[in-house]
Amino acid sequence: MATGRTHRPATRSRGIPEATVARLPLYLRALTALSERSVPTVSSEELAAAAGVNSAKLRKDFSYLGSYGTRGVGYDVEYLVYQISRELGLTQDWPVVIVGIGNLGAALANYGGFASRGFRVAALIDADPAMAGKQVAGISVQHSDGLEKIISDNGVSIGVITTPPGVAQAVCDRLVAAGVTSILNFAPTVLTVPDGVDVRKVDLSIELQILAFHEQRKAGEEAAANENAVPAPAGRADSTDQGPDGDVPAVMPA
Amino acid sequence: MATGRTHRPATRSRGIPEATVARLPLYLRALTALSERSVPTVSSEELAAAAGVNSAKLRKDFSYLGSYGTRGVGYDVEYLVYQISRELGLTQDWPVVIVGIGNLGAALANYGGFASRGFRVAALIDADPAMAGKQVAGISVQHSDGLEKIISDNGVSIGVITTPPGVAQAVCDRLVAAGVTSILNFAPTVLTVPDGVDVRKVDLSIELQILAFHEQRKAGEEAAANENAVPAPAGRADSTDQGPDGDVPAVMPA
DNA sequence: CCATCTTTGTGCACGCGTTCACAAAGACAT
DNA sequence: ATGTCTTTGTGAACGCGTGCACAAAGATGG
Repeated sequence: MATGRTHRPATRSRGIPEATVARLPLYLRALTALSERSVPTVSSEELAAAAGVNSAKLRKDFSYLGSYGTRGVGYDVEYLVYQISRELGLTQDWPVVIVGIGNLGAALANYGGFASRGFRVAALIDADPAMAGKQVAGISVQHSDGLEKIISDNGVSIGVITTPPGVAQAVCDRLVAAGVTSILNFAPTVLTVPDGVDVRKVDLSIELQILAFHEQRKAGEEAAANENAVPAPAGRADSTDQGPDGDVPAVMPA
Repeated sequence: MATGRTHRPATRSRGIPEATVARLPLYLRALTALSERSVPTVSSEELAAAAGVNSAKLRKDFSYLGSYGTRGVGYDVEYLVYQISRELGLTQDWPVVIVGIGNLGAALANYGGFASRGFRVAALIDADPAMAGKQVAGISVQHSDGLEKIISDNGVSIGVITTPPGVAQAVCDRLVAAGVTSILNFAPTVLTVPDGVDVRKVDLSIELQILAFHEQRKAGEEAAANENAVPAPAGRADSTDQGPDGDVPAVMPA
């Protein structure tokens, strides 16, 4: 998973646990695949396997939405697709703006998964005047001067930030001031927002670092079988030999 | 946050809770910024604010690593940077391969956050013969025929998958067979891997769907103040009016 | 109509993660 | 040396999420 958890204090939104909400898109994807293969019904066991979760967990998750299954049979695929879509708010159209059209911004603009799921890229915005007018994913990039107008004209409530970290907070502030209340942040920065605004964070390098931790542990276990030496790192390395380099959060593509 | 949690059964790896491991990169980033500003020490309160977490949580997290603070003073920034880096395994160099050089793959290849944190892009791999030899982020793209040799020659243990979902599992299988034991998956697919292999998943569209859920709830609360009608959706919509379209998991950029 | 079989929906217990609140530890001044 | 003040490190309580295991519900067949 990515990372963000700059989220509401785990307030159980309308009775549906946050953990369940996070899994609904997973179920929806699996159900959609079944729907295309014209499978009429599916048991919790089968669907759980397809979504990569435990069947008991899946049933409990669905129980928060209501009693949509039939005992002895399973769940009606089409019906469940509709119910989950409705619950997630995907039956309506969500206009989205992407701010910062670098490599990552362009990748997102081209990402088919958005358009097909109720999200519509309303505008691509970049601060570089040279980018203005350029076509990306069939959409003309607009200069950030017009950000506020774009937001209000299109009724945008969801913004995606793919700018360098240095300007992310400033962009965020402008988005929020213009009326955006949900932000998906790809910049490696902690965003501060007023109450009522949701921020989710996707941090590419954090994911790798977590993998590295486990990878190191795997390697360490084999080595640990040999030596039985001091597990404690000994007092204060006073190191001048830390990481490879100074290592700024690193400028993002855009 | 992103999504993946296809993870070990919450086994507490060497005493450090999984939740803590996931926050260490956050602390590391904040500490690195302080280090650059030559700040010598920092209190748990200050650092917690910079990382966007609770100070009690931060102290407890650090307590799993050892007693690295000084009461009445705080934490030595440089020392803590070193300790966390070491704990995460970032003091060594991790060669990484990226498979699937589309928009997203290219974005990742260009992403500075990798190289600066102990990760080195050892190779870019794509199945399209037309891509072979092309330069992306200063690295020559190689054809996927040579995948196994590239992995073993470079001692790669971490692989990043940015392919279309249809081939993700096949790529994953080849990576694992070649010796990769950690995978970061951007393809919207559930990957099946043998024991001992870690998979983390970043799903861009899932993050947006979660935001949409909360966005809808916010909008719904205002509306709910007015009407007091049936909250239940009434029996079985039998809808032919589900989502915008058939909606496959959507082919990824690459 | 009854018996059997399948699969859901959920009560319950357990464990992880978070937060509070405070004692212990050290810095610093006198 | 002693006292005060700051900040860490952690014991304990609480709440959320997970998984087990089973009763209830419905399908299906005789």
